[in-house]
Amino acid sequence: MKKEVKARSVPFSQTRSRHASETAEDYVEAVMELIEEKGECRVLDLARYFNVSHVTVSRIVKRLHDEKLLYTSPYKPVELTDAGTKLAKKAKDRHAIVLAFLIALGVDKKNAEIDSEGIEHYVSSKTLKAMKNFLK
Amino acid sequence: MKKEVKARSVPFSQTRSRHASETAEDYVEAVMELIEEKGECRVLDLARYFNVSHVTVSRIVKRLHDEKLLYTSPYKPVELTDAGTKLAKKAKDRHAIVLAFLIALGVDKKNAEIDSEGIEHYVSSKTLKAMKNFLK
DNA sequence: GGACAAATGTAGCAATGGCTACGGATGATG
DNA sequence: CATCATCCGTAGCCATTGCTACATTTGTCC
Repeated sequence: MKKEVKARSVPFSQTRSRHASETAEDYVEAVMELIEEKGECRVLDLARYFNVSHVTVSRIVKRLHDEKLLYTSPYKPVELTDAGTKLAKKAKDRHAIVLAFLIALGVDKKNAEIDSEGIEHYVSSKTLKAMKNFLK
Repeated sequence: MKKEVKARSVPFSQTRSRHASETAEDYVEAVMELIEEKGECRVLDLARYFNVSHVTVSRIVKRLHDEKLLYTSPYKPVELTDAGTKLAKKAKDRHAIVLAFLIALGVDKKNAEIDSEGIEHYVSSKTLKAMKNFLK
């Protein structure tokens, strides 16, 4: 008698595509932050921000351009499309909530910052709501 | 006057290696679960569990074998090494705590299960401790 | 033992995200 | 306007995680 193998609870947890959207969120969020902080966002700014080479950045920027999340033309700063802005705002909000939540939970600021950057991508709207509730 | 670009708070957040250890943890955890549930763990069991092809599984199993996390020989079930068992236990514990925490926070079981599988990989020992504290 | 189904392995392709090395574009400065 | 540093693009490599298609092994059943 064979037991059935229960599938994992995450449906379609295709790691690759999941990671691709994580990257998209991280990048649009970073672009928004960098523009706020220094007026524009260059490829090298992103490279320094993420601690990767400019080559990696420019390939990802190209992909996100194809996905219509940002504007880019050769040797010009990167800007967000409307869709990119929308995604960035959503990601930033979620990030801020997760960070505030962890701090309220008693985690020190440094660890809260590190953990929130990973956790933010896996927080469903239900969990986000529960965190907001806790903060009140 | 140029502003400096502040690096992201996650140090050495090289996405690739981070993802590789996530996979390792997910796999050893799944192997342990499957062995507990049905006595042995075959490649196809893992494929069904993660909703991927058996090819993907067997390649990853090979890598984890190289990393001495599990035993595998052709056409035989997969087993955990001591190191693999240790890692699996750690991952399972963390997973259970995150899941219980989310439920205690008021998240419904289904969403808590989904979210905990993503979140567990980004929870530092400090955050884990804060979650355990909350549960008490 | 032969035949067949199920499980596993192998070959080879694509997408993503790392890298170095090299060359062209831009902009500031003399 | 020439030079030079900085920025950015391209070529081409590797690893990881997906896949399909095909081959091989195993085990069961007649």
